[in-house]
Amino acid sequence: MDQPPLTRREREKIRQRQEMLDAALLLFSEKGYHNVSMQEIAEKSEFAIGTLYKFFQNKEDLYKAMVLDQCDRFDLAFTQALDAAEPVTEKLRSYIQAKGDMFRENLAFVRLFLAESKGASFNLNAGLDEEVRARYTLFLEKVAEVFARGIREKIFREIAPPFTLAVVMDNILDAFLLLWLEKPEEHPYPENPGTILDILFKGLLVS
Amino acid sequence: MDQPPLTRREREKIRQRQEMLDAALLLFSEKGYHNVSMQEIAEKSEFAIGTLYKFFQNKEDLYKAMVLDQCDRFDLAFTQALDAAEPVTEKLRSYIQAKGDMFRENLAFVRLFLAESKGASFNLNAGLDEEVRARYTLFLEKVAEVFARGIREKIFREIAPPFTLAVVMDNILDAFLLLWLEKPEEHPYPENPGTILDILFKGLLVS
Amino acid sequence: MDQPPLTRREREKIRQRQEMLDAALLLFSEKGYHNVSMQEIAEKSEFAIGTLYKFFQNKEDLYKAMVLDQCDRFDLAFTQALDAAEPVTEKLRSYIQAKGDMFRENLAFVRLFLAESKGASFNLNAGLDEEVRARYTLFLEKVAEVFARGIREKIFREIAPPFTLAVVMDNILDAFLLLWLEKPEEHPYPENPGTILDILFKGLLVS
Amino acid sequence: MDQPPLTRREREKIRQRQEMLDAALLLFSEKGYHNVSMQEIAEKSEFAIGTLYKFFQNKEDLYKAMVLDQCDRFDLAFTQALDAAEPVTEKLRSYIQAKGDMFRENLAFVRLFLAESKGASFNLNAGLDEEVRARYTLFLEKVAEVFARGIREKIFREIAPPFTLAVVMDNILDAFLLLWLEKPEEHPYPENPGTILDILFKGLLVS
DNA sequence: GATGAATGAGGTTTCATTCAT
DNA sequence: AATGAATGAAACCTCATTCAT
Repeated sequence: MDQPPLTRREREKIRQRQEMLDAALLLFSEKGYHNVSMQEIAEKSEFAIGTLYKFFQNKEDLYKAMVLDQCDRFDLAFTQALDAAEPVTEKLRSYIQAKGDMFRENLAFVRLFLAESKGASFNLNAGLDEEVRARYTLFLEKVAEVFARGIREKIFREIAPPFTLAVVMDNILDAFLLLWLEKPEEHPYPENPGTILDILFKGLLVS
Repeated sequence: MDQPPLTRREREKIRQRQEMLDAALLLFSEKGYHNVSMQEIAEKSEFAIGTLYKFFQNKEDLYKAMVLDQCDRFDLAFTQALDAAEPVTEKLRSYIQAKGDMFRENLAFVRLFLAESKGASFNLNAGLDEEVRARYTLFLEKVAEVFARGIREKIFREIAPPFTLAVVMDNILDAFLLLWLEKPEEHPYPENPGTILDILFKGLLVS
Repeated sequence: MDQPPLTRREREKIRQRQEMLDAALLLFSEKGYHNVSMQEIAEKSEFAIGTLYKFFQNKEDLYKAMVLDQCDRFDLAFTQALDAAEPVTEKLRSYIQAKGDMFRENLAFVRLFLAESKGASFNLNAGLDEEVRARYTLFLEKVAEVFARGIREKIFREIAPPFTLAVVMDNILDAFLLLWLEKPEEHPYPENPGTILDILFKGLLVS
Repeated sequence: MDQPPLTRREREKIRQRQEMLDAALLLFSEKGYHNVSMQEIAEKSEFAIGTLYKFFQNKEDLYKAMVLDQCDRFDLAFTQALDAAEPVTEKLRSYIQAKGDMFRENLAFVRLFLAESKGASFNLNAGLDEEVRARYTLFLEKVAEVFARGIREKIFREIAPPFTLAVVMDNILDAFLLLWLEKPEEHPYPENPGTILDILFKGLLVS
């Protein structure tokens, strides 16, 4: 866990790689995997094509790295949101807020992410979608653990298995976020899902 | 609204068009928009490429027509499910059942549909996704009307606007269907969502 | 063996294919496999690149087809030369003449052929060289059969196995043809190898 | 001709250059000019790419140097074989033996050499093949000198010009070595060419 | 002096679309 | 009206060579 002493060369490499990923993020999010050429990514990131291929084996590899990189960012933000508050009810509120913020700030990528995780991803041969879904499941288990703790601590009633509760809550949030995405004024977030979650929680909360 | 008298020629055309759409459905569902060539569709549908272009302006047009054609099928099936039962509680149960059946029977297309409706569809320039989402919203309004009737008939309490209830229910169903899709034995449908819906309905049902 | 009735379409296809092979022959013979681009072949043959790929799976396939096509031409010419004359001594003289003619008229391809058959061909993964060598061996067996017949007919003495005699004679011819290739006036063909072959034949001829 | 006093630095340079040539030999012999990258040669020789370019102007230059380096080795070995024995008949026997040994021990390079010397070499723009053939001719003249001496010493009869005899003998050897290369057990060397050479020599030897 | 990261021209191949038959 | 051969733009990717460190 002690910091590895990075040479200037290594730090430079990491920075370059990140610049490539950033360019790829913008372009793929905007236009989709098949509508972005390596040429475009090279231009946007201001590297030569050959240099991209020094960092990533091929286009697919670059795409995967970019998606997983973003997943890490989301995972980190959400996990921090869950950890930052107490008690469990506040953890959930904190997560809901964070999810709204990330959606708002990363709209283009969220669309791409949903296509990968909910729909079929035909972008790649090897299953990026599976990797993405696996990570998502892993995260849902963190949320489930919050519900589980709430039940152990007698704050929630056990009306359903914790993982089920996590799936349900998250999908309701997604639904409202999609509505908000299309008509923000008609479907305010997080006010709107609040109503429904209140019902769920009313059922959940002891007394 | 009275049926126009179709000539044999016209009927023949409609049949040919449908054969093209069927071939397109199979191929696009299996491999995705960008991994299917017009050549393949021509072969599978047993028409010449030129003939495809007589019926559809371009590949994009054919894809859109296929997707909307399937949306019609789904819409019809779900609307019939809603209409076929009484009272409102049975209507919902009927819809839930129908949704499960359609998922099971049209797995490949459902994945493609979810990518179009939930995620960003980068397949086409012009917004097929918008059209698909508009239709989906239209359908959700039919479900909302069931909730509205239930409220008017004092069967449901008005714990949230009917449309909100529709959105919530449908997304919960989707969530469970996705779980079922991945591990059918761990996440049986429609047994599993039942639990959650029961809670919602418990809140909903008057006394 | 009855002629298949070729449609106009089919005849046209064969003609086009031959034009492609002819362009490929000129370019590959002049510059070698790796120094010719599909673009060049397309331009020289006056077809679009895509059209080349309708006839040949890839560049390698086109190259192989061209080489084997030429091998067929050479095999035909030499076999006819062997068949056209009698007795066996005249058959050999006829072949020697034909070989000289083919070398003179197909200089560029001969160089390419020798690289494939004598040297290592690194042009292709799969062994074109093996196929070429196998065909060459098959042809040498025809020459060997001439020697064998000469021995059976008591015209030649059996100073060595017929196949060995064929190998030796053909390589001597190649050697003199290569000399002639470089300095035609210093090394006239077929006069020059004549001397040596006379010695061989002197040993061979009975009495 | 007196040895220049080499500094340690100069000796080091020569050693490095040889290591590069050795790596190049292995790779080019195995995969051919166009299928070996400078990157690979750099890795195999354990120098940086830039260092290769300090020693050789470009890839072509490196290839040529390697081929000519090997030619030197072959030339040296064969010349020594010719010099080591007496009288002329033993010189030839010694050469035949040496040629077989070199073939056996340098199989990969021999293939490459034959492609360069017999066939057209399309590897390079400028004529390496010409240089190689010129050297080969020079060597053949050494063999021819053996025949000439044999004639002068009345050991051989002058049935053909000495150079012609050299060409013929060497090509017969090549032919048998190629046969041996493909099916060693069917075509033993040098036993097999012996038969034919005996005939030639029988004509050659005085009484 | 040695290094190897960066470059980008140029290679092969695919496929949506057209149009003469 | 139906066909499918022909097109060629544009995609991905490699690798010889340079030059700042």
